Amino acid sequence: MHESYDAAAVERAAQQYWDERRSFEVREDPARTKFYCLSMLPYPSGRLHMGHVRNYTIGDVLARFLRMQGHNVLQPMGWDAFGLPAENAAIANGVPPARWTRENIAHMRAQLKSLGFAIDWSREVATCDPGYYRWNQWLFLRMLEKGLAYRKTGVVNWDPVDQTVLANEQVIEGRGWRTGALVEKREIPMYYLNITRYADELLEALDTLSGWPERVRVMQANWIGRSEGCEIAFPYAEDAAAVAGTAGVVRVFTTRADTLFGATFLAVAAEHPLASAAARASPRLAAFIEECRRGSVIEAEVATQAKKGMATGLHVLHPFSGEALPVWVANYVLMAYGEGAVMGVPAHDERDFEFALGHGLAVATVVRSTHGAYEEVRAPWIPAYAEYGVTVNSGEFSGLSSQAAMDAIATALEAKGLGRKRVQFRLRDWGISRQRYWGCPIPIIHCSACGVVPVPDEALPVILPEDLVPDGSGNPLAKSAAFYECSCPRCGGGARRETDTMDTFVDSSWYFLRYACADAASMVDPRVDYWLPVDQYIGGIEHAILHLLYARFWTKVMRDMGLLSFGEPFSNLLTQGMVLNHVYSYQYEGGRKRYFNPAEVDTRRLADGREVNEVVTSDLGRIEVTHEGLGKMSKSEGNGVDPEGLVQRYGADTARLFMMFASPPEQTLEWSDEGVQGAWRFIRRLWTAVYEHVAAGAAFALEPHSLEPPQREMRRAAHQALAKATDDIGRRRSFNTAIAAVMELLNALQRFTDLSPQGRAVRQEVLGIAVLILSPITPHVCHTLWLALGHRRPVIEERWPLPDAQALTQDTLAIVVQVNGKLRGHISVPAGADETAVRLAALADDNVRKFVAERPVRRVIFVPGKLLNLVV
RNA sequence: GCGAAAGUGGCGGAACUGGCAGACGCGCUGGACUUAGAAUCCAGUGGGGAAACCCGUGAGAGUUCGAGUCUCUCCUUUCGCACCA
Repeated sequence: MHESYDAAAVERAAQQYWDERRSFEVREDPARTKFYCLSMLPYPSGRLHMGHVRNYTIGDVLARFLRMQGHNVLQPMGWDAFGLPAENAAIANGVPPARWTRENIAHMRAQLKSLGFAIDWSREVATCDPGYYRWNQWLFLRMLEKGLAYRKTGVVNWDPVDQTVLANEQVIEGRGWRTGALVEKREIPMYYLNITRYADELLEALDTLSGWPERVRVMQANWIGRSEGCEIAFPYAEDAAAVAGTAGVVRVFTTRADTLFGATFLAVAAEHPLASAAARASPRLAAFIEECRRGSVIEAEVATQAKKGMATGLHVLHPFSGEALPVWVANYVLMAYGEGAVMGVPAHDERDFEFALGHGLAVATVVRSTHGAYEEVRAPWIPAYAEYGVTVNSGEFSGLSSQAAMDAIATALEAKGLGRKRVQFRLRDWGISRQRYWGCPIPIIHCSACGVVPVPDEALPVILPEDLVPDGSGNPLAKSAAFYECSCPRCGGGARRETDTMDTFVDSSWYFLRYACADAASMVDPRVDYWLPVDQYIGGIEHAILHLLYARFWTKVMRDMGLLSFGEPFSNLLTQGMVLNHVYSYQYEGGRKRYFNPAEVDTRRLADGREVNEVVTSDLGRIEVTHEGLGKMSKSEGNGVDPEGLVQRYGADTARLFMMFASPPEQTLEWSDEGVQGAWRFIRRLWTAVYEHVAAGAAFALEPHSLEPPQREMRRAAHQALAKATDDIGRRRSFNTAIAAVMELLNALQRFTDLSPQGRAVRQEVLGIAVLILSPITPHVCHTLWLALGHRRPVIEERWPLPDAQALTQDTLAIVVQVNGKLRGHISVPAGADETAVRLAALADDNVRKFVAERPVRRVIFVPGKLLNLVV
C-alpha cells in the first residue's frame, strides 16, 4: 500500500481484477433470491453526460449493495441505438448512421467501464442489431394477427422544402427546423397499436404499483384520462340531411348528460365530416376550416387562444324536445377526443359559455345549486354554473339531482336508441410509423394485386441496410430500390416493401426482457421468468409517461400471448433528479448572449460582500459575467461538466461519491467543484487513516468483553453507523445520509487516539466497517483498502455484515429533560432505568431544579431511553 | 386553468413513527505547520445577548405536555398536464 492515494492506479487495478474474473457475469440460480437492478438504457449520442453518470451510479450502488447482501444480482446495459440524432449527424458529416452509432457505443462503453459499474456485459443489447429488432417485427406481426396492430391514415408534419416528414420536436413555431418553411399537415397511411384496448387495465393496475412514486402514477392516470359519461345522438334536421345526402345523427360525448336540456347549439371540430359536408357549399366556411387546420399545433397555445367559430347554417334536433339547434364549427373542439363534437351548454360549461358570449348564442339554465337562491345564468354578468346541483327546466327530468338526472336521461336515451352510458379515454392509439431511415423496418409488403401483405415469419428479420446516408430530403429507404423492391409473398409478383420504420419507443418497450436471455433463439425464453419483473428500475422523470406506459402495455400484450407470466414489468421505480450547474452569461452590445462554463469563471468577493464573476476572453479580455442561477446541464447554456475529465482529474470514486452525497437521488443535484473536492478529500482522509493503521503493524485480535469504556464507545459508533447505513441504502435509498454516517464515524475515529493493543483492534474493526459500507459507493478504493487491511477475499465477495447487537448495547443512556416542553437539561442514567429513577436524576440537575422551582409537578411524560418532560 | 411536490443557516442538505432543529459536506473566521501555499491538521461558525437566557424551520391560526413534522387558511417556487366536453 502506498502512502498517498493514486486514484488512477487504484482504479486500473480494481477494474482489471473484476474484468479478469468476470466478476459481474451472472447465471440464473433458483436457489438464490434474484435482484434485477435496471437503469434506463442510454441513447448513444457519443459521450456520457452527468445525468447518465448519476443514473448509473445509483443503480450500481444498489446492485453492489444487494450483491453483498447475498442476492443474485443482474445489472445489464444496452443501447437505444435507433433514432433521429444519428440521421442528423449523417446529414452533417456524411457518415452512415450505423457507423456513427457503433463508434459512439464503443466510446461510451469505455466510459462506462472507466466508472467501474458492476455490469454484466455479456448480456449487452443494441436495439439496432438485427438479432434484436427482428423480434419487434415478429411481435408486430402477432399483433397484426390479433387486430392489436392496424393500418389507418394519420396526420403528419410535412416539410414542403425538404420533402420530408418532421417529428413534433422538429417543428419550431410551425416551421421546419432546418428549412424554416411553414409546415403542412398531411394525411398518410400509418400503423397503430391498439393501446386503448388496455386502457382500463393500464389505469387500474397503477394501484398495484406501490413501489412507484406517487407522482408518476398520477401522471400516467391523467394521461390515460378515464371519463364516465354518456354518448348522445342528435338527429339531422332537414337542412343537414340534405347536405349530407342522407338522414343521420351527430354523436357527442358528455360527462354532463344532466345538462342536456341546456344545449342551445352543437359544436363540431373543423375535421368533422358534417363540417366538411357543409363547407362544400360555403367557401367562407371552407376557408375557416382551413385556418383552423393550419392554426398553432402547440397545445399550450391552443388552450389559451380565443374561441373562434362559424355557423354551418345546418341544424340538428334535440333528442327530447325536438328543437332545432344550430351546428357550429368551433376551434375548441378536438376531433381526436370523443366524437369530435360537443353539445353546447353555455349555462353549465365555461368553454361553451365563452363561445356563446362571443357569438351571440342563447343561454338556458337547467341546473341550480342545492344551496342558496336560484339564479339564472346570464352572459356576461352571471357566469356559467359548472357544479352539480338539481335540474330545472328539463321537462320530465326536472327536480332531480345531477346524478339521478344523468342516470334517467341515459336510460331514456337508450330506450329511444339515441344514446347510452359509456367510458371515454383520453389515451389514443399509439401510432408507430415513422417516415425515417434509422429505425426498425415495419415488416409489410405492398402488392398491387394482393394489397397489404405481412412479411412471413421465415423471412424475418427485414434487415435495415446500413450503408445509406440520408441527405435531409425524405427517407433514403424510399429511394433505395435494393431495399424496397421485392416480390409478393402471396402471389410472387413484383411488390414494394414498406419503407416506414418503427417509433424508437417500440425498441425500448421490451429491451429489459431481452437482457434476461440475450442469446435466446426466440423473442424470450424461460430465463425471463427467473429475472423478471425488474426489482428496481432507475431513470429520468422525463420517461414517466410514454416509455413507462408503452413498456407496461407491451408487457401485457406479451402476457396475453402466453409469452410472459407477469403483467407489470417494473416493481420499483426510482426517478432520479436532474443535474444542475450554474449558468453564466455575457451580453454583447446588440443583445447577443454568450454563455460561459462555470469552470472558466473566476469568482471574487469584494469588500462589501458582493460577488464578482469574471472570465478572460480572447476577444474582450477580462469581462464581468452575469450569474443567471442554476440550470440543467446543457449544450445551449454551456454549463456541462464532462465526466471523462472529471474521472481523469479525481477518479471515478470521487465522481461517484460526490454524486451520491450531494443530494438525495430523487432531487436535483447542484454541481459544485468545491463539493467534488470535498469528496476527494474524504477519500484521501480514509486512505491515510488506513495507511497509518496498517503501517503500524498487524492489529491484535479483538476481545470485545475486555474493552475499556472509550473503546466500547468507539466500537458502538461503528456498529451504529453500520445499522444506519444498511437501513439508509437498503430501505430508504437515502445514500447521502449513509455517507454522512461514515464521515461521522471517521471523524470519531480521528479523535480516538488509543494505540493500546485493544485500541488498535477496535480501530481495525472500525476501519473495516467503514470500508465495507463505502464499497458499493467507491468500489475501487475500497477494493484496495480492504486488501490492505489484511483480508484475503476481495471486498465484492464479502457479505454485508449485520451490526453486532452486543456492540450496540449501552450501559448509560443520555436523557433529555424538558420542563413545560422546553429543553432544560441533559442527564445520564443507567440503561433500563425506570421513570422514577429518571425523574429523581432529573430533579437532581441544577438547571432543571431552577426551572421547576417550588412549583408542583402536575404531569410527567416519560419516553424510555429518550426524554422526560416535567409539566409544572 | 387543473393536478402534484416543495419552502429549514451564507450554500447543498439532515432531523425516518410528533420528542435535543441545523447531522454531514461546502464556504467562511481564527490558529498550527511552512520560505510559501488555494496542501494538511486543530478550533469556531443560525440570530440576539456580557451572561443567565431569549428568538428561530415561508406567513397566520389550531390540535398537543411537546409541532420542521399533524389540521385549516394564505403566500411563494418548481414540476407535470393543458379547450379532453
